[in-house]
Formats: sequence, C-alpha cells, structure tokens
Amino acid sequence: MDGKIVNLKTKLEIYKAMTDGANFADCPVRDVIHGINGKWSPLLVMALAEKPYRFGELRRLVPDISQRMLTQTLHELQRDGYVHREVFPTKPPSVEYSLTDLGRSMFVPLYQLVQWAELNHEAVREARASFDARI
Amino acid sequence: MDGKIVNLKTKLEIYKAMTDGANFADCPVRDVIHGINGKWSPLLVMALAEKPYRFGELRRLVPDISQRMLTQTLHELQRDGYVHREVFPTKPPSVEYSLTDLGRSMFVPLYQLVQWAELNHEAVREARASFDARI
DNA sequence: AGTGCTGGTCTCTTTTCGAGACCACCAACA
DNA sequence: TGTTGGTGGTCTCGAAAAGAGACCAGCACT
Repeated sequence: MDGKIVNLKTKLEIYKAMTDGANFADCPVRDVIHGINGKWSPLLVMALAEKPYRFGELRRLVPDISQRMLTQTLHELQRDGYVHREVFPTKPPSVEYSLTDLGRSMFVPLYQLVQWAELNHEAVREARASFDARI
Repeated sequence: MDGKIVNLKTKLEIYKAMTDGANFADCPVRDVIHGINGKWSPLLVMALAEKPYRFGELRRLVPDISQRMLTQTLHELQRDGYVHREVFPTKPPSVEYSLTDLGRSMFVPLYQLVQWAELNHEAVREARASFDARI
C-alpha cells in the first residue's frame, strides 16, 4: 500500500508537471484517460470485448445512444487504437468493429472498474440518498 | 478468461435491460461509472488518495481547473460518498476534503486504469499519429 | 414504383464547461 | 482606519459538447 502511494506521488507530478504547459494533451495520463472516459466509450468497449459487432448491431444493443454519438465514439476509439474497423464488400456494405490487442489490454483494468461499480452501486446509491436527505 | 466473458454478458444485459426504461440513472453500472467518469473526478480522487487536501491546496495543485469545476466536482464526489468534507472553525474557516472508505475502495480499480494509461500512453499516441497520417 | 436495410452525415436545440468577476468574512498591517 | 491578503465559495456569460431527428446514396426484394 505504501508503495502505491509513493508511485502515486510520481503520477501526481506527471499530472502537475504538465499543467503549466497550458496544453491539456501535454499530460499523457490525462490524455489517455480522457479518451477512455467519454460518456459512451466504456460501454462500447465492454460490448466489443464480448465479440465484434456491426454498426447497426451496436445501435440496437445500446438503444439510447444517438447515431451521431455512436459514429463519433467509435471513430475516437479507432483513432486511439482500441478498435479496429473493417468494411466488408457485401451488397449493402457492412462494417464490423472489433477490439485490437491494445483495446483488449485496456479492457482488463476497465473491467475491474466496471466490476467495482456493479458490486458497489448500492453503497453509492445510499450515499446519494442520505446526502440528498440532509438538504 | 471465459468466465470473464460470461460475466460480461451479464453486465451487458444490465446495461441493456435498463435502457428501455428511458432513464439513464436506471442502469446502476452506468450511473456509477458516470459519477467516476467526469473530466476532473479521476484526477481529484488520485490527489485525495495521497492525503487529505484543503480547497485552496487542490486549486493550487491542479492549476488548470476552474474554481467552479473544482467546487462542483468535489460536491459530486461527496454526494456519491467518495469524499468527506469537513469544515474546521478556524478564523477564516478552512475546509478539508478526504477520501472515505468507499472512495479508497474505488481508488483501487481506478488506480489500475491510471497505471495502464501511464504504461501505454506511448502506444496510444502512436496509434493516433498513424491514424491521422492515413488521412 | 415503393419499401426496407446498410452506415452514415447535417442541422438544430439543449446541456455542460471554462474564464473570470464578484462576495462575505476576518487578520494583519500601515 | 482604511487597505490588503487569504479563506471558500457563488454568479454570469460565451464557448464547446451532446442529443434528437431529418436526410442521404446504394442496392435488394416485392
């Protein structure tokens, strides 16, 4: 545990050292986290970790994402190297999205976080309820 | 690995089953992830995992956050039960923020993800560069 | 000809974010 | 007795991002 805290101080300095560079992208950790961090990115990575999906399948799998955000999020995930996009020359051309090796590697810690969320959502919900009740 | 995928399918159904409820907050996993997922939340949790900080200290530690977003993010983290806010009756009243047990528990998987980001930011940067070059 | 499926793009509105001014309180200083 | 500085915020306003939904070309089937 102590070792983690020492390492953390290093990370804090990474965070901090880059902030006076005035450019958000100058801090690699924040930059990468930001790419994973989007509203829909974790959900899509979770889906694609199961198996490759086509565009329309993803749209049906996640009905409350707008087509615009689906396109955009997949594009960002592809740009960051997490997702591979392949077009098949079928009669209506179909497009398949799948995780790359990098994406599968990133999925491991992401999955830990999602697992934590599933195990602890009750506690979070209670915390929110009692916080809101105090007001 | 196979076990993970089976569990994942369960999670996908959690994601999916709640979407036709039309309410974003109906899916507990997405709801919790959304709370962790903010632009500044991971950074502040990382900072507070090291040691408690006062408001002004955090502001100086993270110079490129606006005071408004610092207030707001800390408030959300407090509401979700990750952060404890304590006011000390000094002459100018000082406010200290610290992680709760829930926050420290959440920090564990979050730290894994940040660690991954630090180890792989080079790969992500290269992926971006080659993607942008292809256009 | 009309309908439907493919994977998108474009536009418009609403929500969120960021920068910075402002505020009350008190302490030390001149 | 102003005056400055530090405390932890709030308020307002313009910019950026997200969401809803119309639209599109291309082809197959009927």
